[in-house]
Amino acid sequence: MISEDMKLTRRTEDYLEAIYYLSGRKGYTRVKEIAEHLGVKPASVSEMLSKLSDKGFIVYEKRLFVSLTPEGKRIAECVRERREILVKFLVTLGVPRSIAEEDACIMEHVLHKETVTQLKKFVKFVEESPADPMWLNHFREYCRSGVHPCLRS
Amino acid sequence: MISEDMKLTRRTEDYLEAIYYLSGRKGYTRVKEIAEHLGVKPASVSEMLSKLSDKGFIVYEKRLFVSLTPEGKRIAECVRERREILVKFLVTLGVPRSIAEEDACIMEHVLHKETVTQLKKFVKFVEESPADPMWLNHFREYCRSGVHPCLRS
DNA sequence: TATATAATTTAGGCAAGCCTAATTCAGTGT
DNA sequence: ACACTGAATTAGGCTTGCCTAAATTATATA
Repeated sequence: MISEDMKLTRRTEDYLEAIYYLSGRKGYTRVKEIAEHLGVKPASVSEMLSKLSDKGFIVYEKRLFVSLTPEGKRIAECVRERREILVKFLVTLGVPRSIAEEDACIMEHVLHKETVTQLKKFVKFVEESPADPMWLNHFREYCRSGVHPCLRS
Repeated sequence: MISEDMKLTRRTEDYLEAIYYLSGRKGYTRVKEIAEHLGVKPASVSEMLSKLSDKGFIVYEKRLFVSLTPEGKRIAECVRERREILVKFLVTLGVPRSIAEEDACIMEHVLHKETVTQLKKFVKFVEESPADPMWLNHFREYCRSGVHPCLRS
């Protein structure tokens, strides 16, 4: 069933993820919420929803509610997983959480699978390391002092 | 002299960087080269060059050559520096060079200063570390075997 | 010098996404 | 039942960037 031109635009992914996020346990969301979440006008959301519906990513009952189809949900989950990896990663490297979240949101759409895979490995590596690995402490110290601890006199 | 609406689009930065890269020691470049470098048609380049010229980023002698103004060069260098950091960073984490270059090119435009700063610190940290730091070897080993060396029996 | 070729530019279009203004409709309260 | 209100949709436009086809010009070659 997967048609040939399955290259989603960045914006399409944004919308799907927003719908996923906003649906929560209710299982659906509304135009206004999406508009606020993405910082656009409701009119723009309406338009996009028609397209997403045509493509089979959402169930769109005009004027009533919006929810994801299984396919839409699958995509939203992928996008979101990628983002979470990136957030963790950036936070590990000392990027403030709020900025990390924004940048992850940007990165998630555009990086190659290989890159994300690698970052994911790195995150797991850090998570599986013995508590507070030395090098990470060294790195933090380096960020603070500007000097690599191994080179201090 | 810096006007108020100085938010360059991503594409604008791409073009400036391409011109910078292609100018090399010649000091100028041509429409065809830019088109090939960016994977677009010459007609599209012409158009964009007119805009870049209006904004004062390039010296554009129609039908003859293109070069950067000091302002254009300044911007191109910033963009390029950001990208180089990112490439190094991704390569350090084991992303294949060619992919790292593409992704860096994508990331360079969109991430916050804080994030890039932090990645930059990380790259410098690695560079300034004693040769082949342990953790990096461990990480590579982990990528290969899927097991954290510190946890092996 | 005249001409052929290759590079450029122009003109006219298209798609994605966003906006404002005007309209339509669902749901609430009387 | 009915009117009100706020949410949603439609219509009409804009910008960015890209494309093709057609017209132009610079340059290399005869």
